[in-house]
Amino acid sequence: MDDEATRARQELGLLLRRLNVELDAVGQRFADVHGLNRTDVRALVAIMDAARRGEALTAGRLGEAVDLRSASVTALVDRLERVGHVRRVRDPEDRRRVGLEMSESAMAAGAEHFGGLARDLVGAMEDYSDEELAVVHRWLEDMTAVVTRHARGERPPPPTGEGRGLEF
Amino acid sequence: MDDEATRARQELGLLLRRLNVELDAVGQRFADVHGLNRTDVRALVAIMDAARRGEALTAGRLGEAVDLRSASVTALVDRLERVGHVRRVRDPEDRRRVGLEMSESAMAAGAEHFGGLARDLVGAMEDYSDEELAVVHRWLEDMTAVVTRHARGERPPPPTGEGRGLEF
DNA sequence: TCGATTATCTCGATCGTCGAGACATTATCG
DNA sequence: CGATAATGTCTCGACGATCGAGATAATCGA
Repeated sequence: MDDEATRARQELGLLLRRLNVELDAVGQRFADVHGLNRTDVRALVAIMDAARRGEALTAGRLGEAVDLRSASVTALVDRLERVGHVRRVRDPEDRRRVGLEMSESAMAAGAEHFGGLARDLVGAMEDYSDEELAVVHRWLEDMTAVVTRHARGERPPPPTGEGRGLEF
Repeated sequence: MDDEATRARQELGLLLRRLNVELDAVGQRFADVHGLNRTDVRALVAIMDAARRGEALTAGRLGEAVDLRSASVTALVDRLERVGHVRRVRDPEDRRRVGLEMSESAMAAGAEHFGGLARDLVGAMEDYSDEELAVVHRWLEDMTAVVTRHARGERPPPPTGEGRGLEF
């Protein structure tokens, strides 16, 4: 691979980094608008994602999702409950557990903010062909695989080519 | 656009979100490994980016880059200087200003961590054709434009089609 | 030269996070 | 069935990152 080809690929990496920064800024903006901090936003997103899958998060599982200790989760849920974004619901089956339910207003605010972004992203993909989207899809999965390994600290990655055979 | 086509585009949005999470995790890992917090990492990245462009950041510009008040920047630079990652260098031209220079060890650590990721990303793009990479490039720029508008709170986006003409 | 401006730092207060441990509930086992 | 362990959450005290207000020092403009 010559220098020019490498440079083009490096530029995609830089573009990806820039996109990452802007995506983080979207979350930051939601936090600013609603008087929350980044952890609170991450927690609300986690609760909303769980709700979308039909399961109600417990305090403990939320702590795993956002990587906080139980003391911090208690403070976190206190904050969110104080402003009316979530409710604590003791589980009748196991009364040690505390389920978390998002309020309708918080649900609506999240859908408005992040749903609006999703809608606009889909809109911006309108003119892409199926083939083009398939390329992007494959690229995103490949990049995610690499990034995930780095995030887990698992260097080095497998030496490319997942069984395309025919080599030597 | 039928439902299936929309669904495929929504899935790309989800993939992008997942990739964003993993990219953040890479930064978090660097922070963990080196005993830093996320702000410190963002600051080091900002200083390194500036250095790559040949300019030395001042304390004030670093504060703009990572969105911190001057009091926090002082504490931030204190932390980084204490562990030997940056040096304060008073500007001889304007002796109010404090330039920031990264130490060689910090430079090397950053290059090792993030440079390694960049290298692996480029490696994972090896088998993509120029045409495929061009599609990805265009897609990344389009998505960045949408996300950036949301991050700035500038809804709604321009109604698609940048002068493809022929419509009415 | 002298006031206005700029760049950074100091100080005190606030808030998010944590470790240790308390408390209540449920599971396990003799 | 009763004692003990395991589990899930919460309370408390401490620490550290951030901030606003204001101090300090250097530069610029008239």
